[in-house]
Amino acid sequence: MSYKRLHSRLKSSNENKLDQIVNAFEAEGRALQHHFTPEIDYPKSDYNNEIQYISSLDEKLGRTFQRLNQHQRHAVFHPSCNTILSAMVGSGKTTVLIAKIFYLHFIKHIPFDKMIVLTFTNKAAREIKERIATFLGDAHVELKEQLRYFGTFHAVARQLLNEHPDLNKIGFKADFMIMDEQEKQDFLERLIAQENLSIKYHNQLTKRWRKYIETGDALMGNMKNEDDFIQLVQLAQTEKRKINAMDFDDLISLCNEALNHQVAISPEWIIVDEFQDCNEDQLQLIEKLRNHQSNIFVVGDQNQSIYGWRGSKDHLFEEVHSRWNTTWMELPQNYRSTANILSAAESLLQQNENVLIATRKSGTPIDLIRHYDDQQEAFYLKEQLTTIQKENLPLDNIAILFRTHQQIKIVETVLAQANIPHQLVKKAELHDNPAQNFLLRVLKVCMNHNDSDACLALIFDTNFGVLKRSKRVIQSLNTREGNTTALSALCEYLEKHKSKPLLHIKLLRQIEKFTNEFLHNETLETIAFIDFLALRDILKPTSIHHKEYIDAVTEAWEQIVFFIKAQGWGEKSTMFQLAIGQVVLEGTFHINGRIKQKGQGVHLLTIHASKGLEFDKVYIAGANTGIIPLSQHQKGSQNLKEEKRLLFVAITRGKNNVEIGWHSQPSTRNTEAEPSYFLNAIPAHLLNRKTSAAQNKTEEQTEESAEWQIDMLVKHKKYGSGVIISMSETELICNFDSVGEKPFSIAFAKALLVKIES
DNA sequence: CGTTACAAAATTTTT
DNA sequence: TTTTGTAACG
Repeated sequence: MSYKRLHSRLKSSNENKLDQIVNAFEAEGRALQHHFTPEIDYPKSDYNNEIQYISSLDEKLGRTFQRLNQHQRHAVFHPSCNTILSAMVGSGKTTVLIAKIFYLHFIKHIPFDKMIVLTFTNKAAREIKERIATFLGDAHVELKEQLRYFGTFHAVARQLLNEHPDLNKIGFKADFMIMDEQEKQDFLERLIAQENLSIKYHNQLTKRWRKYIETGDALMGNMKNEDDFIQLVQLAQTEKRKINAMDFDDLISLCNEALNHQVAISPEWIIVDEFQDCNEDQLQLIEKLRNHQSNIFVVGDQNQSIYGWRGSKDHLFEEVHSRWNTTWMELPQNYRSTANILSAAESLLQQNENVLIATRKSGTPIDLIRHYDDQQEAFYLKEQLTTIQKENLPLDNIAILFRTHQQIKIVETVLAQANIPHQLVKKAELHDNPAQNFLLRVLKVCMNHNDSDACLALIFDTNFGVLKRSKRVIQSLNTREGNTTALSALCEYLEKHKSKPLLHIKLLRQIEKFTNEFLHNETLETIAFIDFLALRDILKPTSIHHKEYIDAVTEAWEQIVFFIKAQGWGEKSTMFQLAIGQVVLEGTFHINGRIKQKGQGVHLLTIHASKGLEFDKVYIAGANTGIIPLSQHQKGSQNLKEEKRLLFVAITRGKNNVEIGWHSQPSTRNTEAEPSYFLNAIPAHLLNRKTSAAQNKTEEQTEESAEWQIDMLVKHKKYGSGVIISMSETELICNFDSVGEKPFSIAFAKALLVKIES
């Protein structure tokens, strides 16, 4: 569709039609909006002289720069004070970021603690720090301290707050605690119970909170009258200061506030990874940290911006480019994928002409495979993987990508039945480990006897608690006298209301003595730790899981001790507090730069989780219109663009081979029986359309067909009851009371239909 | 307290 | 498009 034709259609159409036209335009892979194109600063030199000079100083260092291509060298050596590096997918963005840090430190002699390096994930932060540590070898005990401004936005914000000379100005004390999402929810629930507030949309408090902060609107959903929400917000602000705890968002916003009072450090360089994911607060943090002598180096890829729903800022690059007067550089060269995969992916982009430069040969086209439904697709995948397995080829380099978690289940089940090794790629959550989750609360109370929420969490814990969550307990803590701690108030409550001496009273009494009597011991030995807190009795000694619980607690405590000892500076209790904070920030007790052990088998993961990863072979499952993009955002092109980038990210994970599957009879509602219309933007010669080969009957399936007969009454999960009206070799047709006639492949009918005895 | 009407959310997930 | 949850009404 040409702009002219679009223009004339726009003129003659009313408002309602606009969305359709936008969609049609999207389908052709072009953008309605003008896309921002800055003036790109191209490399004018191959920087061989610089590299020769560096090699003469240090051969090992020289080699790290030698490997870089011209664009990458340009980004590293260019003297610009403010740089935006727009790094295309697979162009070695992390390599350049690390090379830049090396260059600044070893050649330009910038001390590490004069650099602030910000990432979004712990994984990225860890990778950068580990690369530096590896390069320097063993000789640097003080490296950890020097790298204290290398980390996630949240970790660095916490560091800055910890170092701030006067946190009283924002109402906190230096040893503040961090609340994770669960703790924040508990905290708010406590306030609601304590003050007898009436709050609608209880389970969406975080969402309401964000909305209120952003728009000032305290209403939600169908609410016509205000509830006590505003009161809760105000109450929470004071209570957080009273208990000296911040949630994740507070770390950044309060750090910004604290920096208004006094800039704690003056960085010479601020370096940001995945810059496209910055939200308003994070951008503000960068701006607050900047002073007249700070240089900026931000790296990102707007084409991989898939976290808009988490609040990344619109037009970020454009805004920052003019505000900071940056030099704009690009890394166009992709080393990952075959040329065919790249051109196909590129045709999904807004500006799709030669943005990506392929390094590798053309390779095979992308296969677009039609399946009957998700069941058949799962069987197809099973067959394909079995073949690969029989040939003794590795399965670890293969990934199956999904838009939603829901989609994963069926493939997982089928692979499990067929004994094909597979692994779910998902972050391990602390609350999946009940013993460690409980231990975290214990340690929090050890540190802060007034942490009412951690105290209550201990006795309300579903696995190891004693009481059911009730207003009475919560309010009894609140009405305690001024000089009584929450911990001892809780002890008194338990002693008064429970006749038998309880394990939990013992635990609470030991917690009271923990810092003074245990933490200052020389050894911090694990067995002594478990015994001191009498944890053996709490962790269900008669349960079959008891050993598992003890092992989890042992592992957790060893990590804490290792962290405290590795720091090598500061007070033991300060280090203890830092360690607990780190556990909350990383969502795990593995806080000492864990070496990620590789799992076995095919990776099953969402497209979001696949960002930053690469695989030899990538299969994108169930890529129907209605899944990519999800049906619920058919209107509003901003969301659609992000969904399209999601498909771009998915395709560009593949190194050698990409397959996309879709369903001709999708079983999920709101899913159209068409492959994602985004794929229309891919030229025909790059897309090889096929029909699933998983229809060939096995003996097993022939047996199954004997189970079905004409006139048999059956029941379907969604369509309800119906009757089989016709049958062929491969297909049976069933007439349902609710929706009429539906065809089913005999091979999969067993999974979908249940016989009804008449 | 049950019914009706209606509006908005649903999906992705790091710290 | 379906599901969910609130407001309003009797």
